[in-house]
Amino acid sequence: MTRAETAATTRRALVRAASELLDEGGPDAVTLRAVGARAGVSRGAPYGHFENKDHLLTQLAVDAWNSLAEEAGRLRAAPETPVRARLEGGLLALIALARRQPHLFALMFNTPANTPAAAEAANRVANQFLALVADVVGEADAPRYGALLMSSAYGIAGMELSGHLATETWHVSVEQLVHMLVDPLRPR
Amino acid sequence: MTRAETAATTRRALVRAASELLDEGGPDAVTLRAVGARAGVSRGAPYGHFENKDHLLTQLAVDAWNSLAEEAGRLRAAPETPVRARLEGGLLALIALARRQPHLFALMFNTPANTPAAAEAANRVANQFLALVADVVGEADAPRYGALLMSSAYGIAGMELSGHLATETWHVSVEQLVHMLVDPLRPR
DNA sequence: GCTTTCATGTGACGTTGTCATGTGATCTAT
DNA sequence: ATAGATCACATGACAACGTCACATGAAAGC
Repeated sequence: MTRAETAATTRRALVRAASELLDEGGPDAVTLRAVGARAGVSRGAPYGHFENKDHLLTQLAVDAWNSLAEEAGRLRAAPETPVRARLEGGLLALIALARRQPHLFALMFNTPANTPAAAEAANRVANQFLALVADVVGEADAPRYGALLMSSAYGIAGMELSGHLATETWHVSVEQLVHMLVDPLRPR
Repeated sequence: MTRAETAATTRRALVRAASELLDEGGPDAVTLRAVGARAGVSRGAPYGHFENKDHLLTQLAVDAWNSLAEEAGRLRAAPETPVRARLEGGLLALIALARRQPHLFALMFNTPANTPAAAEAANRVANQFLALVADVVGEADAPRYGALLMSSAYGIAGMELSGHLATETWHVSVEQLVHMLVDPLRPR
């Protein structure tokens, strides 16, 4: 392997190790020493690839934003599905991500995008959702409703993750809540 | 001062110090050493009053939940205000809290209620919101709409805090989003 | 007045992120 | 091809952190 190849390989191994540790044990489990060990390098190796620990975590968020944008794009290119169902599918994809990788989800949403690449990746998702919404309510109202729907879906997912939806006060399913958001939407 | 009095005083000082440090410098600034120093005691003193650092932070969340519940209760007891405006005021109170004390807000919502007292305090808020919503849509639909509204308001606040609402994709104000949530509600 | 209790202070330990420095392999230029 | 530069990585060190065991001194109870 050439020098650039080995470097790229280690970098990928570091990101993968950090992602696995985050999923398995939450943020506290992602120590640079553990990441290095799982990636087969030492504890100081990440500093050759990332400015610091935060930037390594940011890379996880960037990757997640990008695959979420891809997923939303696939949904939009499903012409046989009604527009409202496609939009609902996009919101449910967000919630599925929160359930599958809760710590990664928190990293994406509860943290400011502290890097240009992160902001760009998050924007890609926003634009895909904007397009999904525009297919339902039209271009003019899409920004307002898009912001409302994405914020609400994020809020529903977050409330479920933190357990605040599971109290006796509200006995509703997350799917029901998402449906309540999308159902009343009509082109005007 | 009797022994119980001094103990209660230091406990209050610890909570106050932790709250101030959280507001001023975020979670990283809340170290037990800094809390102790600001409260006028040593770094080990908190362990006489709280099991853990986490339990000290939980106390901050409990207090915040309780004052939020009080605020919502005051809103509900304002008979001259229309029901929908009262509900909107409740949601805006949540958002105002997020703007005033963002780190405390994150502590309340992005963390599971890891103590019975915390769960109870959060439930008090939920029930107050439930009542505000019931005054608008009726008792039958209140749980569904209450869960939706509180999740959405939390989501809007969180998206604003993390900067994800300030992109070029959606140019909307938070107040506009809250209004879009409350405006279409009607008793059925 | 003597003993118990208890809030608090202090020393210590393991862990963490981070940096300075060392090292050995790869690249480049003659 | 070989000598020097470059670069990925390892290692030692340091300050800060949460946490606990233990010391201490004052209030409580008899």
